[in-house]
Amino acid sequence: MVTKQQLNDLPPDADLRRVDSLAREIFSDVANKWALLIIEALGEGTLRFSELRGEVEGISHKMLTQNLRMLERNGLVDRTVYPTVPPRVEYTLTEPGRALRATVDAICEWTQQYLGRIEDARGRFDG
Amino acid sequence: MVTKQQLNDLPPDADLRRVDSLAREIFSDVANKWALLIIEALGEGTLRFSELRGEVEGISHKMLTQNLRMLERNGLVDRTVYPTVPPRVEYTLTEPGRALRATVDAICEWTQQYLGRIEDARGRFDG
DNA sequence: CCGAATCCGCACAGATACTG
DNA sequence: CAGTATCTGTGCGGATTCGG
Repeated sequence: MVTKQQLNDLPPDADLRRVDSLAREIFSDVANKWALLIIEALGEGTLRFSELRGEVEGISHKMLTQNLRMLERNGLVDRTVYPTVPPRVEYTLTEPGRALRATVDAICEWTQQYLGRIEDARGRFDG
Repeated sequence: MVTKQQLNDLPPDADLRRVDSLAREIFSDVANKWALLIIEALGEGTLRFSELRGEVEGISHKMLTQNLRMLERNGLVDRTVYPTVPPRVEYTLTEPGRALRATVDAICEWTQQYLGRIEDARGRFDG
């Protein structure tokens, strides 16, 4: 998780721990169901809050706003407000966000690919 | 989450919904912090329960067993018990598990790559 | 339409103790 | 050492309300 270059740049102990704990924090933010589903839903496009709510099946108003704030804070989504009435807010992935989306895609493909095997494994385990 | 090819293979309505809900279920199982960290920790090797607990920083006894059961149920980890005394239990990734690990690796690399930009974004957002 | 704030139940997660 | 069980509290997550 740490490159040689960084090892040269950093006074070893304290800062290395800082980087790792920051990485863990980001990982914890990102490795949760709703965040990943939102990122997947945004895809290449731009969606309004209400559209997003329709795309991410089962998400509540609150969870959507919370996760959108979190993603915005980490610079994974851009939030643009059109000060019309009624207001209009659009969300779109930033470049870091799109990069992460590629990995989410991989997880989705993995799910599809192993769907059958997993179902079988469950059957064996449960029975 | 469903490819065009699969759309051709499947009788349309009911079964498609079944597949999707199953996929969502699997996604929810897998897209959580502890599960992904356990998979990452197992890597290519074989670890005992206690070793695993040391590797996955901050996980509790209970969360580790719960997630291991879940991963075993889905066929992502193999669990082998050596009936010695004291007992010895070893965990290792199955092929589906290793395939998933590749995507977890991708997330970790993503984290490292964008660490700085994310930290900056946070600074801007918070300040 | 979007989002902040509040209330509240329930499930998750930690701590502890006990069995094989 | 590994796993289960029970208890407890905290915090997640849903429903609702109000404000911009």
